[in-house]
Amino acid sequence: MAEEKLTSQKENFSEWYNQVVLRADLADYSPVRGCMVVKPYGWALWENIKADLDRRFKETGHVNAAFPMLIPMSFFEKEKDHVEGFSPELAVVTHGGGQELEEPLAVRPTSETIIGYMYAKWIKSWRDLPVKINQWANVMRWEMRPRLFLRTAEFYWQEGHTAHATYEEAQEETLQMLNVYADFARDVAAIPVLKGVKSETEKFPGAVNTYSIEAMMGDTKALQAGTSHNLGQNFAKAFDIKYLSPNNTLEYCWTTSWGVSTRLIGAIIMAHGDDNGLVLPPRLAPYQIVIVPIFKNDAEKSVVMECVDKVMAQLKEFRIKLDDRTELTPGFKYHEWELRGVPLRLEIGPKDVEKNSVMAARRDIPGKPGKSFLSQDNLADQVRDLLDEIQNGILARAEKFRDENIHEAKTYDDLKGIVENGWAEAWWCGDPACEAKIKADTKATTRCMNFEHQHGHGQCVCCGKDAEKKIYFSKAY
RNA sequence: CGGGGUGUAGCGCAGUUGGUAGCGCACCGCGUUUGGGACGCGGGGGUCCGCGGUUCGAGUCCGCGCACCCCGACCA
Repeated sequence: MAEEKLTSQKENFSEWYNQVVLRADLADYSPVRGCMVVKPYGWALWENIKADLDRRFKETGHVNAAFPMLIPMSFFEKEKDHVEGFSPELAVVTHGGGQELEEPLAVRPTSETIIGYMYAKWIKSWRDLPVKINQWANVMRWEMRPRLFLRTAEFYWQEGHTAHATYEEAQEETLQMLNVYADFARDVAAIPVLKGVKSETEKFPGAVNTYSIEAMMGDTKALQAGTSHNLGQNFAKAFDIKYLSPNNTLEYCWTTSWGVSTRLIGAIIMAHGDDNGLVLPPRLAPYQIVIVPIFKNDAEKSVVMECVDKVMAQLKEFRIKLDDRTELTPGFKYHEWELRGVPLRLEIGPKDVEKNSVMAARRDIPGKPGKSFLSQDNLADQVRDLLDEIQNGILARAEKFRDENIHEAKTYDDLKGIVENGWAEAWWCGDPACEAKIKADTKATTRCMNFEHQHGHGQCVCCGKDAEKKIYFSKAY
C-alpha cells in the first residue's frame, strides 16, 4: 500500500523537509530534545562530503588534529563579543566523578578559545607561522528551536583555525577557504552559492569580518551554508598568541576560522528535492546506482541474476546497490529509491537479458522522460556519462531557479514584495537600524554583500540615505 | 519565554449520551505474486501522557502537572 504522498509546495516545505529526512532514512530524533541521531544512510552522505572537503583542505596546506570537547568557562570571558554571542547557548558541565567541579566546563560550541589557548603555547617565532589546523568534531549549541540537520543542539562539522604573521595573509586565507566552500558547493553538491561579506549584526561573535556562502532552498528561503571568519587580532590578544618577528619584536598573530557542518545535508535536501523525495548529486550520493532485478520465477531469476552479476562486474568503479529483496515488488523499490535520492536506477529483467539491454531511470527527470535503454556493452562509459549529465543537470536547474528568484529592489515596496518569494538585492547605507526595520517589516534579514556587485553607489532602500553597499535580503533558515 | 495546537499499538488515526479499546499501514508465519507503491489467510503487539477527583463504572467528565508539535524571539 502506498505511503502518504509528499508535496514540496512552498507552503508545505517544512513538513516536506521533515518527512524526507525521516522517510529517506537520513536521521531520527533523539531522546534528548534538540539532538539528532544521524542514521547510516545520512552518515554515509556526510562521509562523502567530508572526504571531498578534507582533500581540498589538505591541498591548501592544512592538517587535521583534535581538541578537547570541554572548555573551561573562563575561556569564554576572555573575548567580549565571543562571550556575549555564545553564553546563551552553552551547555555546561558542573559535575565530574560525583563531585561538583571547581570551574564549570562548557561543551564546545566552537573551538576558537581552546585552540587559541593552545596556539599561544605552541607559537613562539615567525618561523612557526602559519599554523593551519582543521578539526572534524561535534559541537553543541543549546538552540531553542531545533530542526533536523539545519539547527540541532549537537551537530557535526569541521572547523579550521589558522594563525598568521600578517593581516594580509590571514585575509587571504579567509577568502581562500570561502572559495574552497563555494567550489565544493557548486562542483560537488551542485548548489550554486553566492559568496560575500556579512553585515556587522550577522557576523561571527569575535570576528573582524565574516564571509559566507548563501544557498537558495526550494522555497526560495536562504541558507547560510558555510562561513569563513577573519578574526583579526581579537583572539590573539585575548589568548596571548604572540610571535617574535624577524626584527626581534613581539607581535600578535592574525587568526582565522572557518567551518561547514552537517547543515550541508539540509542544504542538499532543500536545494534539489522534489515531490518524490530526495535528489542526491551523483558525486555525493551514498549509492550512485541502484539495480533492481525483475523476475517472475526461479528460471527467470537465475538468468536475470547472472546478467546482473555481469553488469555489476562492469560497474565496479561506482557506488552501487543491488536491491535483491524478494518480498517487495519492483514498483515499491522504485518509489523507495527515488525517495532516498539515488541518482540512477538500472532495471534488469528477462527482456533485457534477451535484448542485451538495461533500463536506466534518471532521478533528476521523473517518470518516462528520464528513462532510456542502455546496451550492456560498454556500460561503464554510458553510466559515467549519465551520472555526469545528472550532476550537471541538477546544478543547472538550481542555478536557473536561483537566478529567477533574485531581483533588484529599487524601492522599499519592491523589497517587501520580492522577499515574499525570493531574494532582493538592494543598496544599503550600512545602518543596523535599517536592517532591523526591514527584518521587523518583512522577516527578511541581510544575507551577504556580493563581492562582484560592490561598485558604484545608490540610495539606501530603507532610509534613502547615500549607500555604498549592495546587499541581499531574504528570509532564511 | 510569549501565541496556538496535540497527547490512544512502531507510524497515522477513530473511539457516539461514561459501560471495560478498535481501524489502516508497518511487523511475524504460510501460500500465491513480482517491468511503477501486490493479494489471501492466520498471528503478535496497549500504563489510552502522569497524578488526583466525580462515579457502581472514566480513553471519554473535572482539576493540576508533564511532554511534544507549529508560529515568534535566538542561531551554523
